[in-house]
Amino acid sequence: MDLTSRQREILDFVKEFTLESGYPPSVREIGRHFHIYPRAAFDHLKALERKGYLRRRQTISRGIEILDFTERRTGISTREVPILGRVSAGKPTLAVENIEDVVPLARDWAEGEEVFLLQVKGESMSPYILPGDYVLVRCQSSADNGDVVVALIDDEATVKRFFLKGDEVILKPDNEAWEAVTVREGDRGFQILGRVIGIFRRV
Amino acid sequence: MDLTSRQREILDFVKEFTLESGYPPSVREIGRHFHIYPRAAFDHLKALERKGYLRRRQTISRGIEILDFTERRTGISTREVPILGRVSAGKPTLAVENIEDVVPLARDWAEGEEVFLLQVKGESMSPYILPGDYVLVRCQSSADNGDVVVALIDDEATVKRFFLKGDEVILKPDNEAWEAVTVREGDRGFQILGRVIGIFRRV
DNA sequence: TTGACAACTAAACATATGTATAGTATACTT
DNA sequence: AAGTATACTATACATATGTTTAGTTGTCAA
Repeated sequence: MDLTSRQREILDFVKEFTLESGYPPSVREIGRHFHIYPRAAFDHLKALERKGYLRRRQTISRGIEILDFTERRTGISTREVPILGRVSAGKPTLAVENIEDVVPLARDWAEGEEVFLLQVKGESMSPYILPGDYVLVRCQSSADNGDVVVALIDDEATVKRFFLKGDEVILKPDNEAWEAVTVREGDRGFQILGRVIGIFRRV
Repeated sequence: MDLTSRQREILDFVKEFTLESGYPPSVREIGRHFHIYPRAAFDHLKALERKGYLRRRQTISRGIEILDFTERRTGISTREVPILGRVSAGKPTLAVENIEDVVPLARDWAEGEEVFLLQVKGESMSPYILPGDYVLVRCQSSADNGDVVVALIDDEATVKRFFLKGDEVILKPDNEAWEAVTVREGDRGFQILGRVIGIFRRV
């Protein structure tokens, strides 16, 4: 069952209102918006319910449940992700304890036990990651071949692509002008901080 | 300002109720759940508002907007940014009917009157933008030379780099294997929807 | 032509709901 | 000892709100 253009308008308004206010509109608020009587708005809601686009709770004020992206709202869908500092791919410096800022990110875009953001400096991962990009890192101490990881070598953090050959770990930059670094698993001073699970570029 | 255990209970109930019903609870519904009088529930809501956990709209039934964690602690508020499936022409305001999902983003990462997210298909902007990347678009009808824009050509949305020479608009892909498109400002069927202000890549 | 549906006006009804008034009791701070 | 915050009871009030009754107009298919 398809919607009429008017019903579409009403449904869109209900969605928009709910998204912005945190609660659904009343019958009269819908009416006021479209310059129609409460009864007309009421009829539209009943039509939208009959056609399966929303559920109504009778006699309950604002008792409208939109059957699509209702789950979103209520503000529990974000988590606070710290921006830890600047990583330079060539000449790295990083104070892990230093939280520069905190940014709210959608939970399903930042999954994992512990995650953080780093702003990348240097061209070593160009053009996949550009200087100034923020990489979202999920903390983990191992990685699969080809993963982009944040590794710590003698207190210096680098973003490189991870390859394991035998007991040798090769940290390879995407940019061919840069040199790969080879270390051994268990080398002291070497540690994988996490895997890059996202790249955010502000233009 | 911390919450008391009772206030925590009330807040949790409000969140849970809103999530399940699609609309916030009334004062009396809160009272009924905890076996307390409406006035007691009302006082709890006022306390929760005073401590910054929610916003109330006075005299409006169920006028509760839950504020998220980040908004309280850091003052950074989020906004719900829609992910558009298909981008349609015409309207200055984006059609809600094309919203596939909604994602909360930090306000200062998504500045602008109206913004939306679009998942990019195709290699035309590689390697700057890869297939599957989400571009964050600020709605505007003009652009500066070199800006990456989302343009609509005959009902089809494309992401290209914008150049204006005389009265000719050149939409140039970064990928040299793709061809540039040349149109005239004011050509019907051609419209700039907005400028790309961010790129989000989930790995 | 009839009947069903859409989209509305106009007024009225019943109650759901936010809020005020007026208290009580306990805990903690100054 | 006085003051403030928490957490309530009990009743009452004004209105916001869902809903009903009763109608009109226009469209479209049988």
